[in-house]
Amino acid sequence: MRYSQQREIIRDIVFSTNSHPTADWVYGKAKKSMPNISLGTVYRNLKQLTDQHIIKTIYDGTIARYDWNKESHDHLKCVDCGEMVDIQTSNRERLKTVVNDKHNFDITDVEITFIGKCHKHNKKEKKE
Amino acid sequence: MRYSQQREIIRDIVFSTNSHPTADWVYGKAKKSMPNISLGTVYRNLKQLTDQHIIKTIYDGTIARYDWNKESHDHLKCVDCGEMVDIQTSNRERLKTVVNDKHNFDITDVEITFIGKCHKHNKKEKKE
DNA sequence: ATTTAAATAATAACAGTTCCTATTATTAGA
DNA sequence: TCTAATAATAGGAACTGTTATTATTTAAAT
Repeated sequence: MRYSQQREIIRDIVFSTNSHPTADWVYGKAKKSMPNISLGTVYRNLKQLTDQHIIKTIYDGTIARYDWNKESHDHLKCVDCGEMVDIQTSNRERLKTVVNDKHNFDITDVEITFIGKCHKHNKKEKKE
Repeated sequence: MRYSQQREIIRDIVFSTNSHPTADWVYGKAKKSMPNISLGTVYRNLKQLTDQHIIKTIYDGTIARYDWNKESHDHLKCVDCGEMVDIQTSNRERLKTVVNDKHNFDITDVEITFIGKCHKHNKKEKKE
């Protein structure tokens, strides 16, 4: 993979946040330092970075988000914030093993997303 | 919610399979008994059925699938088949409780998807 | 410096989904 | 049973997120 300034910027942007940004968010940020970068370039590089296991692609409902954190971890999603937070639960590996054995499946990954309301939104006030 | 023949057909189709069909697949099936049903009608009704908790919407990468099984359960996805299979792991409720307490989150749901290769595809032969 | 192929910007194409509008069908009430 | 009110529909346009195309630019090997 040949060097490109665009890819470096895109990589740095993903690594600069814990917010699991969308391609469009990355695009907006990238334009600040490189005003005529194109959205296609952002998508192409996010895919390449994923293929090289430099970042991870995760799915939030129907849209793709990108995560620099390649450690095995789960996500917590607040239905009010919409934002996703990284969390650690200890059971991932054990769960994988159990399913592997029980279902004769060669499990390579587990995606666990907890959906609910964070402490800011779990009282009665509701956004929107 | 007023009765409609279309909605009844759509509901029956989702309830007739374990394959977590996409909207388009449901549309194809529905056309057999009602040739000029429209795709918009399929989407509208799948959403309504979801809102009424008659079916569940699940996401597979970037596309929506529909599941009649409202029981708390996990999914197993074969990267070769692409198909999703329902499975049961015992830890869901415990996981929810742990995260609830540890992160002060009001968890309403957990989505767990195991990704790997089923017994048909976990040897060396590879599709496509 | 020249050459070669990878990467780019710009934009068209695409897939999945939602929205719009004139028409049709369900259902409550006369 | 007929009628009126309005929810649901078909058909298609519009929208959103993503991928593909192409002429041009750029990294980097020679």
